[in-house]
Amino acid sequence: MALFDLLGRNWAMGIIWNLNKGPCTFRELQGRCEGVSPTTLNKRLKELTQAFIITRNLQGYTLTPQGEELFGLIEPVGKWAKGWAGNFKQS
Amino acid sequence: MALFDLLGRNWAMGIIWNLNKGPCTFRELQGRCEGVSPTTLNKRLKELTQAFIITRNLQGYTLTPQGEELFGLIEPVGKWAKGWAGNFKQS
DNA sequence: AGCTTTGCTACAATTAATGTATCAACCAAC
DNA sequence: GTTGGTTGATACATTAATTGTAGCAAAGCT
Repeated sequence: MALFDLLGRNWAMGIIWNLNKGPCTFRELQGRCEGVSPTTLNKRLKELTQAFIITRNLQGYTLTPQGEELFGLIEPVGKWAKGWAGNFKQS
Repeated sequence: MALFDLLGRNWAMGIIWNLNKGPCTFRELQGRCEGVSPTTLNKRLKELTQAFIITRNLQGYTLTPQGEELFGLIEPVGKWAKGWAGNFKQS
């Protein structure tokens, strides 16, 4: 349930989602997550780093092996969301 | 990405998780999600209902077929979290 | 009528997120 | 060595979300 708390914070999943496209710098990540404020981004990055889901190396921020595992689980949710978004608009 | 926004709200995934154990009433759901305030619970329930993920019938709140699909995707994340929680404590 | 349970709302207080501006460190070019 | 650019990050005030306590109206039972 602690994971749901961590992921259930603004932008947490968006960051994981965008980081899987490849390692990138703080500012590039800011660009990928359109609309995130540096304050929040920095907070999320610290939290996710402490949780061993992301890490930082010469190429910038990147997913740890654990983070990639987690992405593998989140990915289907993202795919399912596309079909769901269609139904949602019909309301 | 809209789904990540919806699920990325406090307690959204916890509600889905707990509702899968079976339909239940508002107050029972409040008990299952230990620590949620009625204000937030009600807001999440409205949001998730509008998103056709949960619904309400004679037995109380319950997952729609779509909600059950979604739970099927979230479930592995919850299972993975158990192993992850172990690593996390070693820090 | 009295009592309980249910779903839900009011309200004030706390906490989190946003947006803009900016900082210090680094690195290259000149 | 100093100008300029980029980077990761922080300060600060404003706005939005969450919490916690209390309580309401409706329904059902006795």
